[in-house]
Amino acid sequence: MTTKRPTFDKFQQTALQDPEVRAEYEALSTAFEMKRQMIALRKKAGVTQEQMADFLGTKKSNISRLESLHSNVSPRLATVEDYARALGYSVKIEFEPRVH
Amino acid sequence: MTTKRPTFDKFQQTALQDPEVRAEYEALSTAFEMKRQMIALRKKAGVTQEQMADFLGTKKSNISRLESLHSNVSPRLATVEDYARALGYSVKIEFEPRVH
DNA sequence: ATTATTGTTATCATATCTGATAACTTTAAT
DNA sequence: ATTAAAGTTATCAGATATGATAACAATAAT
Repeated sequence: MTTKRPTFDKFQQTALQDPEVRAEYEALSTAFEMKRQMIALRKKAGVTQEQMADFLGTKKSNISRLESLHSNVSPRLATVEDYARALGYSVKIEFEPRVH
Repeated sequence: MTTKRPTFDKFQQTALQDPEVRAEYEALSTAFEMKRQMIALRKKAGVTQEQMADFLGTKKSNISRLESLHSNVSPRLATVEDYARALGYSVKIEFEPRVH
């Protein structure tokens, strides 16, 4: 015990009781996770955003936006697929039961 | 052997040599598979397109379009997530190496 | 067979994504 | 410290998805 203020974990847990907050959180988390993977795959392949852009026929700024974790942009499925294919991957979408 | 014409499998295999055809095919197949799952989950839950639409604050025609296998519309990730959440699922996106 | 339910398709308006450009920041190399 | 390379952010135009409405088609219920 080092403080009487609520811990972040506690706060988070409480906030997640709110359905709206929770939905937002989940949506962000899947997008976050996806983007993390995308970035990881690109770096693993030793490819820069600009090389990626060239390959996909676009500009590096657009790749940056697509990968941006803070962006509120929800990309089209086709965009994610194009990105993945450029790196030699295909996309699989799975639906898993939510832990209410 | 019942025919001398190329079989569909053969034709398909040949056509898939073409990178453009292949890319299109793969994009369609992941979208197809995703939509198939979505429809299956909705029906499993005993929910109609109209009920789904009501829940998501939209119209049944839009749900039909979203589920349509023939549609060339590539939905936003957020749209798929909203749909999944309405049925109690979350979306997971995976990248798997392509068997070139 | 008729009717009600469910799903489909087309169209238009609106919302949002994507492409391009430019200026900027961060990081890496020398 | 300077420079180059890589990544970021803002903006605007163009492309595409989504919402709403209406008319229709297919299926299920009676």
